[in-house]
Amino acid sequence: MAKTSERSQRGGHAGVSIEDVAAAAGVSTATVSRAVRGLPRVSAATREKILKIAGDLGYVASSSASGLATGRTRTVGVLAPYVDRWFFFKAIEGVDRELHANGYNLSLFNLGGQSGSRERLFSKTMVYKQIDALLVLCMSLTPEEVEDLQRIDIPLVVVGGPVEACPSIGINDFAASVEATEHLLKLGHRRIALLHGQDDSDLNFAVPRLRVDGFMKAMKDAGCTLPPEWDVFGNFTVSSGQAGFDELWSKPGPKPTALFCASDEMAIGAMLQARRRGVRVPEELSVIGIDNHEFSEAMGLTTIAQSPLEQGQLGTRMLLEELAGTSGSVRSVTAGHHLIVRETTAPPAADPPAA
Amino acid sequence: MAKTSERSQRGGHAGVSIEDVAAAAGVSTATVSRAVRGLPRVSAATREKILKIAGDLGYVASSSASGLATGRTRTVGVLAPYVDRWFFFKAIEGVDRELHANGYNLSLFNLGGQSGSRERLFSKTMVYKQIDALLVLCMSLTPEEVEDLQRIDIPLVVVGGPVEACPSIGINDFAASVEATEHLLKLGHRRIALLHGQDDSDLNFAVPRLRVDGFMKAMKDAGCTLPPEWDVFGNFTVSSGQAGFDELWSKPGPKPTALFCASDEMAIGAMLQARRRGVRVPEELSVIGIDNHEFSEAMGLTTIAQSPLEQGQLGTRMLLEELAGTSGSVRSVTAGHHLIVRETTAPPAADPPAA
DNA sequence: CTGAAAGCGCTAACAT
DNA sequence: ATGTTAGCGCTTTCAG
Repeated sequence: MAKTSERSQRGGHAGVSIEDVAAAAGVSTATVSRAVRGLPRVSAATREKILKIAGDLGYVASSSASGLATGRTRTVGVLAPYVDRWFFFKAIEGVDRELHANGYNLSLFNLGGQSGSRERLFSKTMVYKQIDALLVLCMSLTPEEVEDLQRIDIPLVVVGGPVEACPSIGINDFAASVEATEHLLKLGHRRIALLHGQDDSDLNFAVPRLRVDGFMKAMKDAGCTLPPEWDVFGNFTVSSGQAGFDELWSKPGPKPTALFCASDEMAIGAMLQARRRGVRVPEELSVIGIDNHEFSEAMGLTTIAQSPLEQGQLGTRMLLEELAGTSGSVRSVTAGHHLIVRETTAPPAADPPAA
Repeated sequence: MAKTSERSQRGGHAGVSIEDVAAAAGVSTATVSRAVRGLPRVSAATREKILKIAGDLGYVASSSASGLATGRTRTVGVLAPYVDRWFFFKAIEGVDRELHANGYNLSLFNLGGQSGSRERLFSKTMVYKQIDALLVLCMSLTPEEVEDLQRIDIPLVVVGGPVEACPSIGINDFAASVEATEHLLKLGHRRIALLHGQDDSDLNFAVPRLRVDGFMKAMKDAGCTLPPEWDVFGNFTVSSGQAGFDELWSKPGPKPTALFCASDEMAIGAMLQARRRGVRVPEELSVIGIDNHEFSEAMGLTTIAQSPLEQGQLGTRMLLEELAGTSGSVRSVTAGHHLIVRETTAPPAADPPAA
């Protein structure tokens, strides 16, 4: 008590504790605790008085103290391989929105595409005993990592693609690719090139593969084949899309009439480069992507839209429900996607040179 | 002790406390604490033994407990008005990198451009007693907010622009705009339009104004004037850049030969729309932006480059030094910027119609 | 409806 | 070099 008032005197209200409030209100700390947390068993009158005093004093409970007492930090971790890529920052926005709306904090762990940083997650201290739940953004987890996570035993969900043995939220990437490819096919294209997404980092993931599989499936069903020279690789970035286009056009032989890109960012890079090289889109080359990136509308890019923001929100909501006690809330769900036809796809030019 | 072993037995190693380690190693908790934190006054032998046992047991200190004991959370807050805009996610990446490299956590507070959310920051609980320092990303703070922050008395720095009474890091936006404008002027342009950045939200900030001021200054010094109809507004988004171009071109009267945009995102929108409307860039219209957004290189956009990532890193480093005890570490510093000439600026077409 | 008291797990003097 | 002993500020039975 002596100590308390001492501190109050010198420190201004920069450290008011529950005891200060209790003393000022002439009640016990237990009552203050109940009052400020809106728990029952406090008379309306006392609660009001306590709340007023707490407000005047600028009291805020110490998260460390209540965390220690309750065993919960009220923060959920978000593990992201990147933070500067569309899917990721959009998802983060969704997660943040849901979290803060519910009085939770968001602790961000960004791997920044660096292999080495990978260890950070499980380097004990980082994730363990610091968060109540973990949301993983579109990256693969090794079996050991999954096992570690399960041992830690906190709710976990991955957003953006499937991970073995983990509940996840994401679109059906295979179906999305099939639809995109079929759009091209229906337009009359037969000579379709593929700008393959492939992760350059160690954060490999199923999504790139699924997108390619869907493309292949649709092609096969339509009786089309993909010449090896029309199968180029990118790493989901704009510049890799540019490089992909150049690679395609620098090869001798006939050119495709359409290009399927495993992501909008690559599609944008490709069409920008096409434009620069004097290849007209869509007259000479139709281009389609997947994602509906922020810039896609402005670019007039035909694509398959998905909403990482909503996926992030949904994943967070499930985590929160689980934490609220509804076990079984976290489960895998398939998010929606839909084709948006814009200006970069059109029927192939009449009578293209034979393949 | 009875309790401890009970828990160890049933819970697996999902809750090993410092006592468990101490017991297993036959030392006191104080020694374990010193050992795991790498503090001196522990013999090499004991330290080694303790570390091994801690590792085997999967011990990780509870952040709440040590937070309570030390008064520090080892977490720094990042307040961002947006997370889905280039400057912001790049800066966040820089902050994250620096923070995690030093064993600190990053707590993200995103206002998501919503006015209402604004209250979140100072709604007590959120920021107070939860973080050791705060890094604000490019948004204004009201005098009351600044005052609140000072009362809380944690290191604070803003990245991305000046804020009254707060140390901040950012480029000299005025000078950057002058340089961009002078680039246009040197090319021979006299008829230059302005795509003004103006915040649509309540998160007003000095940056948009500084960029306009710089433009005006350079124009004035060159003896050029800006006809009111060539002064259009945008809100820093691509679509507002598109709208801005349309507004410019829909007005009767002569057209400008160049367009100064207060940000790359708007510049990109404008040039995309120009292309769509059949106005050739740079032949008929030179376009310049500011930022050097990720897409700018691919778009061939001439711009003034800056590095939010480095600014975020620097700001974080200062905060960390301050926390490490070097008071005075946090101070305002001007970050660098430089002109990058690409393909969207060229001399005006010969003999343009008189204004 | 309210209070007393026992921790939550760790750190930090202060001994030894 | 290591152990003892108080707390850090809050929550939570359990009494009253």
